[in-house]
Amino acid sequence: MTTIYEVSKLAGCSLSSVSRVMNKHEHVSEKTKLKVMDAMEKLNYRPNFTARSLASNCSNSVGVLVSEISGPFYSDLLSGVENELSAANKHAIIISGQGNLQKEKDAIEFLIDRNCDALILSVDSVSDEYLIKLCDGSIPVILINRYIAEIEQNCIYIDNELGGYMATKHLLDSGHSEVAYISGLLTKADARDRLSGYKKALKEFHITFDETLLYKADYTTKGGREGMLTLLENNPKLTAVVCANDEMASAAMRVAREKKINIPDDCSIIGFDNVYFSEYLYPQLTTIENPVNKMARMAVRWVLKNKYKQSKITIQNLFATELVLRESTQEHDNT
Amino acid sequence: MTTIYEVSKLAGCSLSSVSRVMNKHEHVSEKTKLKVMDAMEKLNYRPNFTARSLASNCSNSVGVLVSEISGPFYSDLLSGVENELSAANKHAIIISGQGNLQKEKDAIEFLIDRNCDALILSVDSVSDEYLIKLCDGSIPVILINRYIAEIEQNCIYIDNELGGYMATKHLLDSGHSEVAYISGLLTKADARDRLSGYKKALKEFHITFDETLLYKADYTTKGGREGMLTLLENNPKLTAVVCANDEMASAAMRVAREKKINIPDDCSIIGFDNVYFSEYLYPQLTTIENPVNKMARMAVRWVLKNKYKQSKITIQNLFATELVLRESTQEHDNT
DNA sequence: TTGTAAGCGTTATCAT
DNA sequence: ATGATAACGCTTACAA
Repeated sequence: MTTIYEVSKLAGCSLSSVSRVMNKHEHVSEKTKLKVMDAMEKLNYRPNFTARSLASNCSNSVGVLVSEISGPFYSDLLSGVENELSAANKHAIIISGQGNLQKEKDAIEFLIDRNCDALILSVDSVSDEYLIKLCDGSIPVILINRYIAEIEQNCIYIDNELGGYMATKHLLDSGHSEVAYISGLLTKADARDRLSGYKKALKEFHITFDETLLYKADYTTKGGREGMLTLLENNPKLTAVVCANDEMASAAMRVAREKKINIPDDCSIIGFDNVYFSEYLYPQLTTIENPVNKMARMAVRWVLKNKYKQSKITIQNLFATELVLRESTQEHDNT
Repeated sequence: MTTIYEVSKLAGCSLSSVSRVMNKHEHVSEKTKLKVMDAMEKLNYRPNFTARSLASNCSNSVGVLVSEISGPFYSDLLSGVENELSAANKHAIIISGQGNLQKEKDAIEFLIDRNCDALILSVDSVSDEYLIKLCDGSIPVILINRYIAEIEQNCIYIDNELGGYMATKHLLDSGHSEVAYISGLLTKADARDRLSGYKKALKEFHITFDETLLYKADYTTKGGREGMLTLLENNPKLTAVVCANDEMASAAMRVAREKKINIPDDCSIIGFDNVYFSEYLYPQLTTIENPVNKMARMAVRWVLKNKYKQSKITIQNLFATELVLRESTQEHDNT
């Protein structure tokens, strides 16, 4: 491995000069700059990343923690982060918390120990208090897909309540009077918010919330299947159901099919997230757009602005949800 | 930040002793060990990762390069790598090549510069020669999903030809006599191999290869759609098509539906990869299992064995494909 | 078993 | 503009 020392010898100057041209310092004469660059070229010099981090206390890499790596949602998030980061010549240290509180904490510690310049987190096991304290520390932290009032500026999020509201209202607007709901795990804030959006829409239409039309599932296809099965049992002539995410919606569609219930003719189903495979389904899933990829990119921009001092960047914390109208929902004829 | 120096002062010993207990060296008395651990605890000492890497020339992290991060295939791969690695207390530096030759090369250089202990690559832009040379270097390299004879031991792969053969044979065995094929980009080795498996099966059944039954697509849904459209145009009474991956199969299914062709009654479709959403489709997709997640874990085990000297590990380079029988294929009645 | 001291390859602070 | 030289926080001979 060739070092800065050898470069300096070949270029006939000091270590400092070499370091200066590497770091594009001003106040270095054109002549030495050329000599140094020439020497670097000749020696095929590659700066030692680790040594630089140690000496400068800057790693040019940001730690990214997600609850899990697989699945359409997080993979969309990760690819947004990685792409945007590498476009800025920064790099991602990606790690997953595996949905486990202790692992998430460990992961955060690890990323800090690792001298990450900033942290991008999309987690839900860890508490608000923990995160508030973390944001108070010396390392910049940005949260994706989570809203905590006390650290609003560190959050990139969507209005989940609004999303739940939009989904439900779409069905209500289409003439459905009984709209069922399959929820995510209510320990998760987004699941609670989406549900409360559902309730809000009902209220707006003067419909009283009916407990038997709610199934509390867990965002998985298994949960979605059980949810649809249960709802159908309690309510055989169900005409509309909103699912708190697309996975559950896909499972609900399958159950309907098994029971010879035609979608959307007999029953409308709407999902949430608009993950890429929602288009692959049959019928294509009507759903609520959750712009994870955009949020991920914005998180990177936040880091660029707040840590790497690229000042002209403007940050958008709240992202809009919107209705993606496809084939799985339909007007309901009340006659 | 508290350093090893402060720990040594509080513990009343030298730097080396502290370092020794950190690294679980033998030959350190129980007494000093306790004193040191106690001091670490009291000071809430956290080792500086960067300094350790610099001094020991070992980063405890492995570089992972994939063509892209999103998509079911790579996300399954990444999650396998990350999980297995973190179970071994090693960490992943994940980076994507974005399907671009130069970026892939840059990414590899970056990972090396970054002092990664080993490299796990799943790439296809870069040439065999480049990879052979890379494996000849000082950093251990393991390839997932690629077979290069000269460096067989550095490859974890499936027999794509066998997979293509199995898919085709399944359809042929079911009585279909005309089996169409929608291929991936033939610049990619796996696409070529899968196609040659198709041809092999045809030959075995004494069917001559018919160019009009082959559509050369690119593994995307868009390509799959065009492929199915074209094949159907040339061959309206098509009864069976094998798609070189599940994305294209899902697109082909959609085209069939649009044309009122019932699957599997009128036409059987089989995919390849068995990505998780193939179960969500309707009908559920019959496909060929491609055990990416397992291969990813094996790649990590290879690294553990070859770099971190965990000797008892045994490596499996070739993984089996198998037929996953679901709902999208059916016997064909030739009467 | 323990301590001393020389690295690891940079950056950064001073002089000059 | 340039060059010594001291950090950066740790590992590792080598010596004791």
